[in-house]
Amino acid sequence: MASRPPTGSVTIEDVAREAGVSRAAVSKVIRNAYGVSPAMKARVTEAIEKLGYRPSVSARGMRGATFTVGFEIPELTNPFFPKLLAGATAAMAGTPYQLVIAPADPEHGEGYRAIQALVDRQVDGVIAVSPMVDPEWLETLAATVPVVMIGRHDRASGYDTVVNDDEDGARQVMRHLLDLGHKDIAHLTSVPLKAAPAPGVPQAIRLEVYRTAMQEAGLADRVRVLSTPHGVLDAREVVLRLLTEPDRPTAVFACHDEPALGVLHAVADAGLTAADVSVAGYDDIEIAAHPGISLTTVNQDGERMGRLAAELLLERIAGRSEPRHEVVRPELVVRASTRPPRPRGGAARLRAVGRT
Amino acid sequence: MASRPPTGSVTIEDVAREAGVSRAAVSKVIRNAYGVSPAMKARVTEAIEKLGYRPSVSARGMRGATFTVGFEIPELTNPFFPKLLAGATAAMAGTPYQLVIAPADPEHGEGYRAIQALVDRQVDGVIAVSPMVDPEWLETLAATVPVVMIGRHDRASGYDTVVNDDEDGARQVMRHLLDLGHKDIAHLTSVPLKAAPAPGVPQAIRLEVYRTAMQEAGLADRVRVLSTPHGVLDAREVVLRLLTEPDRPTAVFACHDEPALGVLHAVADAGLTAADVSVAGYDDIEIAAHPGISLTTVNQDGERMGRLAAELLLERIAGRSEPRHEVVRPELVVRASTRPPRPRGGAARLRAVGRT
DNA sequence: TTGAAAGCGCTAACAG
DNA sequence: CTGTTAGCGCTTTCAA
Repeated sequence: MASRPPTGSVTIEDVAREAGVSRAAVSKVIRNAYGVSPAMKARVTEAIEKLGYRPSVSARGMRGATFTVGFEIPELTNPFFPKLLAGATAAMAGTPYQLVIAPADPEHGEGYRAIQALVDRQVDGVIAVSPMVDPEWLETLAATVPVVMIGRHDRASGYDTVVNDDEDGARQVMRHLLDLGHKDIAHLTSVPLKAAPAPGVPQAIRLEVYRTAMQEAGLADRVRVLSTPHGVLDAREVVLRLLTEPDRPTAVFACHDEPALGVLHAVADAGLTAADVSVAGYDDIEIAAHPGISLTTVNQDGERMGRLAAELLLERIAGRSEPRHEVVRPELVVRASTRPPRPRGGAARLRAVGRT
Repeated sequence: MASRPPTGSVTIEDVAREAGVSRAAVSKVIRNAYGVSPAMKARVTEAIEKLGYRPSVSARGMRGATFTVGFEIPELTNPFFPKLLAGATAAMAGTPYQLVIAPADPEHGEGYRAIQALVDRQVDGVIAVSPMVDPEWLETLAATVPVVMIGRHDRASGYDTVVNDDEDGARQVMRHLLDLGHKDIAHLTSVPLKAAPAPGVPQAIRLEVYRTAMQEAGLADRVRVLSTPHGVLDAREVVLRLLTEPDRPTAVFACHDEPALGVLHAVADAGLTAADVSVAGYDDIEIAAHPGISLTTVNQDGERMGRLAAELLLERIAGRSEPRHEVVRPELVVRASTRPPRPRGGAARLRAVGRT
């Protein structure tokens, strides 16, 4: 509840005067520092209460901690991120730390700006979800402030990482689709195909797994990768084009649930159903379980990841300096969007050439 | 791009020394203040560049502005809020202000804590989406820092408000359902029914409109209100119970899209379809347009509201003090989740009237 | 156990 | 146009 709105003008000085003690004494009380008599503590607390005093975080930040943890996220619209935030919030509850979120401007750069902004604001630690920022830059940053990165597979020396085992997760998807009998499986990725392959990026890993799985299944010639760096709407359009081609795939594995929703949309646009085209995603966002969507996907337990990240960060703030690297196990969730492929008429015969 | 990671230790003093000028001179340069020769500006800029200097927001906050705008949101999971944030972010781009988001702890209180936390951190202004916080508390707060509230219908004197015309929007929904021929319309609200009616709250207004619309249509005895303050899962369960009763409603108007999704889920759980139970929501979240959901709802243009809020706040920060009250016009979006009621029992003849 | 005093990095008068 | 100076509210030695 609101005990009293902040007046914004009560300083530690006022409290000290009111309580008849020194500023230092008040400071000690509010920090629970060592060396305060119960009597003084009581008087100070009363004065604080009476005056509605709130310590200025800015002033504190100049000497010590701000009790603020910054969380940078790349985009607000993807429903997976709130899971991370919820986990982090939960882990932070009960600590004196306040979580603030800085959204990266999706247009401009990889979140450098947002992370900067957080650091400029003297946060005591940073959690970030920027798969593409330069590791070196991060190392230098981490030398200044505790950092935990979510969704990076590179092993860092100065900061912690929390990732989902993307290789495992993607393999589970591919195995599932192959087991169902699919051979024409396309992959939808957000990784730009012409750019240099970024090694530690989850989507790049999922792409790689897709490629190798296809190869191992003797389907190297059926590999089809679509790249839609520009978001979900794009995914829908790109896939719609694909689906109206005569040799459309029987299954699409999307690197995220969001584009997977776009794929499902495209499937509907094309007048098809899950019986015609199976769709799998990755993330297990809330809506995936809805009967109207029913998307087969991989649960990477974002809440747990967020919680872990926050815990690691608090440890770092408390002094740990050895890097830690937490890997969360993903779990395939099979729903109605993936089914065995339906044998096609004439087209199936044409295809038979390449098969045993 | 990252010009250079923040070192965290370069102060204005260092820059002054490097450039061979005074601290004040550097201060003026970074603030674009009046009275700096181009020559000095160049030298200072160079020194800043070279040293990778970043002004400490905390230190700045002690004297003046932090160039930070705080945005408090009640929950992260509701996909409507990202729209607000996107709008605000867009409006803020190009200004020197940075947006930081403070999520309210859904368990504890109405966002007082989060707003407090923001103010403690010396933000230059606050945008908040807390329909229930005490207006008086807000007025006192607004005396200290510029405030814009989103989704409040009360007219304030010290702060601005941005709302959607909930009365209009809810009326559009009710008219639509009634026009379709529905008589047994239930309403699902997040307003606790036993508590004192909170006047300015959007959901309370929608509830009121529902009641009056039913009355005006001569359906006062068909009024059925379900309250699910505890979230979406709840909505699904509560509605499922309702739908399995013998005299189930033919339509449900939910106060938000999120619970509406729960209703759709319940409809499916009960083995029913949109032909059996029409569902309408409010917000027009992204997924509502998906063919698997296809939810009739009211678009309240969250992006525009967010943008407006940010603009109003910037105006306030710039000095305006007369309160402003912006009302955004809502727009009904009819989708497949609402259809004419199917005549029950013997009267199957009316069936032909309905379209596909 | 308590208090006095010296800054933290910056801005904003005010002098030069 | 430029520099000097006095704080902003807090923490933190260091004495008392």
